[in-house]
Amino acid sequence: MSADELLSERLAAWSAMGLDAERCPVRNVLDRIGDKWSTLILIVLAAGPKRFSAIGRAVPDISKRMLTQTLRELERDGLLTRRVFPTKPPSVEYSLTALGRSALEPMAALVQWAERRHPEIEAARARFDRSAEAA
Amino acid sequence: MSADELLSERLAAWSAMGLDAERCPVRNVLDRIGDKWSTLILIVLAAGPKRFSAIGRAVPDISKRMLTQTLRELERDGLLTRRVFPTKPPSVEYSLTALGRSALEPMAALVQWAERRHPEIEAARARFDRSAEAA
DNA sequence: TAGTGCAGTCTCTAACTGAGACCAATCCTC
DNA sequence: GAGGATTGGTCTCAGTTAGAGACTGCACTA
Repeated sequence: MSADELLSERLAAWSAMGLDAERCPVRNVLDRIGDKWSTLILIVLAAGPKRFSAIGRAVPDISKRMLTQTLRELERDGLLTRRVFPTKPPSVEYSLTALGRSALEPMAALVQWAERRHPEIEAARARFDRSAEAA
Repeated sequence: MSADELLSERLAAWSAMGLDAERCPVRNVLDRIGDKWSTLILIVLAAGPKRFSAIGRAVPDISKRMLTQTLRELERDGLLTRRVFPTKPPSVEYSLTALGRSALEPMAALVQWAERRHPEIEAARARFDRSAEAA
């Protein structure tokens, strides 16, 4: 059996045991780190601890509202820690936990895939749009 | 330099060159396959080609609307193909392309991470909620 | 004859997201 | 000492998006 078949089999097993939310760890975790901003924030924090507004600047088009919300959820999931320094103006530092760092590896694999396959995907999109336009 | 530092550096490089949408392949691709349903559909199709409603049954709580939409976008990105058999009632088969199959590997890594770390994440959530409740 | 499955589309409503105002306190500039 | 900026948020309001469910047309089945 090829590595490919093995992979398919494992994925099939996961899908067979039910992908319904709650019960399934795959869903449960992917819904979280698979959203629009979480991955980006984790990547930004890979370089080291950063303060609230530094993260905001690093992820250009995130709103304060979404930044706060996403950071809270990542903190809740134990992927990062929040440390408040009682200075004035306040200073809050976010840094990855060991768990958060452990997420970087698979995420980097995905990002690498994205980078490598980006041209193919762009080409496919162009093809698709051209033939849709023709119709 | 450790593998960890190397990783951080690479991720930092990506974030440094600007994560703003459009330009950045990371954003561009991650926004796509990182949404709620795409990953799940790809996983379901890993086992082999499936018809529209078979996919719907495999991903329990997806609506027809979202299923159609997500399949269209995955087709547009060249990750899967759609083949219509002109029978009555109509039969439509979706199957992964080579590009789609190539995405399974990094995704499987992420899914494995999710599976392995799920207990830790659950524990972190419980801790967080308990201390939030106390306050 | 009513019901079921097929692959969708359409509409309406509920949920979520994003933009931007606002907060108190402190520092810097003029 | 007035005005502006920075700090890490919260709040509200509009706009976008997702989900639930009805509807389609045709064939098969009970």
